[in-house]
Amino acid sequence: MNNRRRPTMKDVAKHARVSVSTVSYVLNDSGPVAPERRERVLDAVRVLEYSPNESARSLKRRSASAIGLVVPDLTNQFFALVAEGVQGAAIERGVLVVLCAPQATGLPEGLHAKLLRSQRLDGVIYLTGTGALPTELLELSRSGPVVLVDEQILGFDLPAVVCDSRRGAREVATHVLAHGHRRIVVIGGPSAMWTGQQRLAGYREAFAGAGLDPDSVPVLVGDYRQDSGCELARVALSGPPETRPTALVCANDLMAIGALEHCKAVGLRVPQDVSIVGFDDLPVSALLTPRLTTVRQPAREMGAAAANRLLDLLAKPDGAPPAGEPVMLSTEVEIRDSVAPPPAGP
Amino acid sequence: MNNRRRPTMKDVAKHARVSVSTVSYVLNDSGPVAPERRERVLDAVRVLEYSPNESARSLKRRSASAIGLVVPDLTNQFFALVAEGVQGAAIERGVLVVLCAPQATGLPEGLHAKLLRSQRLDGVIYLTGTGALPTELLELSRSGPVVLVDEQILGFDLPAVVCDSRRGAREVATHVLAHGHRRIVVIGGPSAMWTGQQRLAGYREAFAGAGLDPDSVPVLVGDYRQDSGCELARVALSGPPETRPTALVCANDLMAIGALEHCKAVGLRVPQDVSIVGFDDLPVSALLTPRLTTVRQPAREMGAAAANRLLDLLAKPDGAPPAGEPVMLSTEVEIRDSVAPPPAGP
DNA sequence: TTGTAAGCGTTATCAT
DNA sequence: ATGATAACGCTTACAA
Repeated sequence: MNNRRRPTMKDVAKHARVSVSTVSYVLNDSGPVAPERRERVLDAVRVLEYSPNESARSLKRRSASAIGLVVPDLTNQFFALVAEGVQGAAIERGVLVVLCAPQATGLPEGLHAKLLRSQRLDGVIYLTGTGALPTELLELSRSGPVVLVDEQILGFDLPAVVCDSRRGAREVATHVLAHGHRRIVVIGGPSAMWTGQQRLAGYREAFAGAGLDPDSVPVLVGDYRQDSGCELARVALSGPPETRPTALVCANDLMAIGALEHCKAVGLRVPQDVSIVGFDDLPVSALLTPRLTTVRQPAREMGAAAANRLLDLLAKPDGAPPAGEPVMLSTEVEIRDSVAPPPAGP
Repeated sequence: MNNRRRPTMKDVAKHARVSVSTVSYVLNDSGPVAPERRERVLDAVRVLEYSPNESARSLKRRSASAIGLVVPDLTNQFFALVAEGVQGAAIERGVLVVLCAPQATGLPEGLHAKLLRSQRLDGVIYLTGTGALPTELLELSRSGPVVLVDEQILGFDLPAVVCDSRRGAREVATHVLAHGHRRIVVIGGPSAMWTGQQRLAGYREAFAGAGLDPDSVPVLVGDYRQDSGCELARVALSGPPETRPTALVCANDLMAIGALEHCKAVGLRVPQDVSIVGFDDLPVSALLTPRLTTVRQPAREMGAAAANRLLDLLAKPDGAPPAGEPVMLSTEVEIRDSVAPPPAGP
């Protein structure tokens, strides 16, 4: 481990027998430099293993070249994939991604806003997950650019990257209906969340399209977590077999997994006794027994899109950045084994 | 969105009618300040929503207050948990965590070393995952402090946080033996990796303890990925039922999941026909059918310990930082449903 | 084409 | 107890 001071531009300049500005010119090619001296500089850089002090650069340019990524729970593979997408797109543009997992690690409230104001972060990508706090979000966006992923705040048009949840929801519900199910219960997401609303809307479109009165199909509101899926499945399936729903339409995979768990616990076979579908297509969903039919969201792509959206915003002349239309990516139904025709009637 | 310049210390000083040094004194309490003037400063800070420019601070103190976290694959929940642990411990000490997912996002080679040298990062926490590159690691550690997680490089004593893989391996193998299994195949991890070696050593201890010749039990070497578990299970189970192994001991959960997948594909029941155990206790492992018996690693704690180790190193007077004994956390066998006595003989 | 010098926002030394 | 002022390492007019 070297305890000798890291070389500065001055050292490089001295070594190359030029001035510091010349060094700067070649490093950013921001000025004309004679080929021969440029070579000398490059050599010196190599020899000394020089690499510019980014704090000084940041100070000068007034930008940190770093963005924050706020995710509720990395253990959720959807978020993990988004994170990978963000990181990849950001590094491509020379920007670092700072990980913030507030709920998982109990971050001090308002920390992100502070990080923005202190210019440690140029902007933030925000995944709300299970609990959106519009107030904190708004406060955040007062301090700097924020891009939402898979969420939108009514009225305040923050830039966002979403996917076509409604269509995906409609299609997966249609798939269930096509198998002949009519006694269906929806285990929905939080109604305060955009995805919760969108997916529900999609399901209802499908029901209506199949000649069902959307209002006649019960909706149990969950919080997108596995436990709530388990609990709500219990509620939904508590009646006698004749009136019990034959299919559970869950607004995300985690809740579907919880529902699966409940079914296993009480000896209900999936899909023979009850069909279940989810939403997200987590990598684990293909590993379950039965493999879960669900809706694929392009998680990595959404992350990358969000990063690019944010970095574009930052690059802009920076008048009043209008949110603009949200970037919308498309979804796709993954048909697997957790749906079968309803059990034969009595 | 404000496009007005962010306030600097000078602004605060002016507003509070004191000098900048006074402001600095109160902000870091690094000097004596009359109570009344301190109040004025604090007020000004509040009013102007001032927060110090961290780039300038970093420049001055020669430290970025940020560390890098290199993980091969966030989608692997073990890494995700470690990441959460790192982030939590770091933020507790005011340090940011920069996410680097090289394989997932194709980072330029040697980037981390450069980030260290450019002082964007004060140190790095490195998870090797499936492929350790000692050369790159060594090069990295030349540029700055590195702490390894669940890995050690022979000969070069880099600081590390590990867990007692050998004991965990011994215990889970003992559990399998206790059910009466004698025809066992090990699906091991990469022999170049520390965990690969440790876990194998643990298994062999258990075999010897049960009166088996360790050299008589076949070891198939995998790469810790699901695919290799699947493929190696195919190899291991290809013989006739009489000679086929009755238990597969897998060096991690991912490979165990692959093995499970293979068994399902060829109609082998787990655990009735073949028992399987893993290592890691990924959150998904409890969701499988059957629930996987495995060894719990305290992933979050390991992350936190690594962060603290690194930050302690950074705080030190910084002579020649000796790696010291690796921090060692303990493991625990999670007994679940994937192990049963071997099928009755003919 | 090259060099000099003035900041960028903090911290810390040194007078006062 | 307080306030000038000189770094920190870099970029960028502006001069030469």
